[in-house]
Amino acid sequence: MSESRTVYVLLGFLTWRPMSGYDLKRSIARSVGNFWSEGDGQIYPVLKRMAGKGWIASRADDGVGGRRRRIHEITEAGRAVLQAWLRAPVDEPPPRIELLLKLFFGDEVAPEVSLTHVEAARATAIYRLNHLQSIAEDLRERREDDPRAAFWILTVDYGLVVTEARLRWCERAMDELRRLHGTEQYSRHPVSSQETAGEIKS
Amino acid sequence: MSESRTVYVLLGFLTWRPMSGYDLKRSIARSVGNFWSEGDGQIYPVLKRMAGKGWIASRADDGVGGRRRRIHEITEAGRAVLQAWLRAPVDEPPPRIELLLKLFFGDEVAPEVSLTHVEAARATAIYRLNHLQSIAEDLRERREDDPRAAFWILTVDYGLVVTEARLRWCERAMDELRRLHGTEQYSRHPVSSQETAGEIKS
DNA sequence: GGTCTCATGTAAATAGTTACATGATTAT
DNA sequence: ATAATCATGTAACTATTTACATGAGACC
Repeated sequence: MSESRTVYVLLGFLTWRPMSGYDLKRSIARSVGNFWSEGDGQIYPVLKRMAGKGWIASRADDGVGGRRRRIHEITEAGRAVLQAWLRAPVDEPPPRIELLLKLFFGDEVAPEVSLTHVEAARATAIYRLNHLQSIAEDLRERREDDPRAAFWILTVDYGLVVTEARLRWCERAMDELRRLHGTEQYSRHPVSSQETAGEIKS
Repeated sequence: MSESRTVYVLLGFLTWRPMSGYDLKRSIARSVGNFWSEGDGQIYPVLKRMAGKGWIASRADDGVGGRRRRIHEITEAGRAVLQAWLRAPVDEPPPRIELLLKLFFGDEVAPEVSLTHVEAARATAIYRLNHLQSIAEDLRERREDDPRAAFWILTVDYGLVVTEARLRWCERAMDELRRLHGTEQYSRHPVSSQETAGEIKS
């Protein structure tokens, strides 16, 4: 249970078909990239550990062109490990949202700083929404072919719903920050020196 | 820039007033607990490092009753470090949502398993909403007393907006999973043996 | 007398990130 | 040619979690 979550993503994808480390890397980035990621330097060592435990069988495949690659195949033991994890209650670490932390201490800096952060978050959300929408369309088409698509759509929907919410919050927060900036005449963090000749220093 | 984010939370709270490690621990849990957390074993070593760099001044305070404690005070250098971080663009690591990962591979287990996970997420969201709402009320009352409250409210609003969205998604997802369960006659992962006498094994 | 909160720390292990290092093949 | 993609790995570092360890004072 205390195993790295990396193990389970890898096992999950290996239920689809045997793959190389590189295949896994790409699969992760393409399919679950919106809510999961693995660094390059993580996958290969973990695969080795998994082979050592007998959860996957790895064989060299000096294939057609001569490119050497290792193909990893899930074993029965591996499938059991994956399923045990899938059945276990979700155990998420407490979230860490850096944007909110910076905003929380927003009084320490000029209001423009917070505004800029939220604007950037808004831009990211818009980009993300577009991206997710195109994925959702693709998946809805493949729904009849593949029974797994229903699950995949659920994860994309989550992204859509939450990202929309975040976008709405960004816009409300931007209004609020602009309002704050306007009314705060005795700002501790002035924009220009002219406006704040009589400022109060913290 | 590559400093642990722990440093910045601590510096942030020390701008409020000088505090002990224990005070900081509680402050973090109480005020930013909804979007940030620090483990016990993290705070004291980091405080030591910060003192070494001159970002805080630490003094022993063998106070009234005899309970020994160390009081940490932010220095000018520390304030500069905090402000530089606050001004720097938000740099969030890619998210890792375990719930979605389990759902993504939901086809590997019985539909009830996924349903249970989403139900648990729904319960958490409801609990969280209530909690956030009570915090929001408190803060709105303190809004006029403390100019910082406006920023704090923004962070609570984020929680409210996003948690509401998550809750809506949970309910939609539960409908969908129940629908899936009903229609999937040839389920790979049957519930009871009677219903699935003619099952197809994966 | 017992339990809760205050209070500070260490040790060990794991996880994760970033950068480095290498080299073949394919497409332009 | 040269750039992009395929392909596998190591090294070093940093962060973080979990568990342990201790003890005093306050409250019931």
